Amino acid sequence: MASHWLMKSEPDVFGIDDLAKKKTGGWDGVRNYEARNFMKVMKVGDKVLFYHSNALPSGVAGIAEVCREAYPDPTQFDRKDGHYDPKAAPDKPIWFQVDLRFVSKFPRFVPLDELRGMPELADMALFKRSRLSVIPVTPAQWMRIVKRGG
DNA sequence: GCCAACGTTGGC
DNA sequence: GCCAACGTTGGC
Repeated sequence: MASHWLMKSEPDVFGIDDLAKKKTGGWDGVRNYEARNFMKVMKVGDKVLFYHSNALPSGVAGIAEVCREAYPDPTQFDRKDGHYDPKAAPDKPIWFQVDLRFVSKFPRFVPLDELRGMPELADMALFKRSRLSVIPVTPAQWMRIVKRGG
């Protein structure tokens, strides 16, 4: 059975409309071990809430799904890339990414304010761990949020 | 642009 | 191994 996740992206850099246009997108640049570990256990077909962070307003913009499981993030080896990690080498990669496929854009954007107001979501790491960019979502939470998205 | 939260680094 | 300093994230 597919797992559910919430993944953050800054819409100024890569938002739901960018994914819709490209159909698929690589989730590179994650440099947090916990977020990386979550990506490592993702399976093709896992469902993802596409969250806009650092946005006005921030919130869930739509749905994507995992279309390629974790593989080494090439930006860690690229000196010219802002995500370059000198401790990583191609034979011992540190950072991984998954690829996502666009599924749908919510007819109704669900802002963070509204998520905060939903008692079913009170336990979500989204609120307690504000800096975590990849967050597991329970099926019940998933259903609630998707319903709000119309 | 500011700043609080918090993860990471590095000196000891 | 501790912990202060530092850097980054993300809401506002």
